[in-house]
Amino acid sequence: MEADIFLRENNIKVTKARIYIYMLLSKSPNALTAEDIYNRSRGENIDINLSTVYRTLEVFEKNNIVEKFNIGENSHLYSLVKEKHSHILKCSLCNKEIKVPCPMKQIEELVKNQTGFTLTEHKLVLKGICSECSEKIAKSNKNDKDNKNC
Amino acid sequence: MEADIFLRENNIKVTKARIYIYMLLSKSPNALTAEDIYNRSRGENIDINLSTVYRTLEVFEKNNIVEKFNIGENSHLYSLVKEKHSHILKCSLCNKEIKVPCPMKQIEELVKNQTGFTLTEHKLVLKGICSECSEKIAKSNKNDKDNKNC
DNA sequence: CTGCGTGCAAATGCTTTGCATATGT
DNA sequence: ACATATGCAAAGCATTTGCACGCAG
Repeated sequence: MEADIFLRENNIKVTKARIYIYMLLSKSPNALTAEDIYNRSRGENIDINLSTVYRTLEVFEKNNIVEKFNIGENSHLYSLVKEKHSHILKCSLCNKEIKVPCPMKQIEELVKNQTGFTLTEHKLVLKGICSECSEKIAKSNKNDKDNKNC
Repeated sequence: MEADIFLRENNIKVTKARIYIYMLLSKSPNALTAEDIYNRSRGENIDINLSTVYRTLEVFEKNNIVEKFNIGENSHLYSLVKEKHSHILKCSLCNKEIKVPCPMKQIEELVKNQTGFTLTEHKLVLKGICSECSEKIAKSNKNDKDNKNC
């Protein structure tokens, strides 16, 4: 029942919709769709309008309370933000390094949806070619343009 | 210019829309949206209706010629299928193993969109807990239900 | 009491579908 | 000739928005 305190700490006005949605997400082991949240609210005596659900999730997202994943076609899942981390991407050609926010959250949800597996750890090593190097290659490739489907 | 042969080989009726879309995808270094394809077709003298684009992509997808990724909000990208591989998911508890189709394609597109990096290689190690084990845990956790936010 | 949150209904954006016509084999 | 592909316009679905009202601070 400390949802209101949590909201207040985040300078978010406390309303029944926000309390309910925050509580629901914190209790739920899975990420939920907006529709899920809407339906569950109707199940209990708290009727929250679908647009309110979206607006609340948007507020939470902007306050880094909730994160949103795209799953399959046009469905999105929402869950409370867990720890965040990044990965280093190192260009194989020029060795430049850049950071990307870990894309695995997306994968975790995807895999969970497909297989029921709850991913707890991952190790991700990415190698690639940065945009500048790609362009250089593209130019020098204008000569030997017979590497289709290689 | 061998698009028609390719289509015929796949038992797909050859039409200008299909040839055009197949060629466009095979020439494009990036995955494209349906809209992209539509717009480019208008640029040249080949007018292809947007619904035809979608229908064609659907046919290609069903024939494993094209794959579809979800990127960001409600946008999807399409590209020719490249090699496919899987990863092993091993449950940390019961050691059961299952295969998942490599989810990195999705990531590759995402990263490319965000950073311009073209990923060429990845190493992905996943650890997790399978659904059965999750359930067992859930049950035995009913006792010590004070691990919120841990 | 004042502004922000909410419900409602209408609008949006991407995608899909029904139907009549055009095209490939 | 016949089945399938296409264009067009209308429907669908998840999400967003405008507006009037209601509630939190």
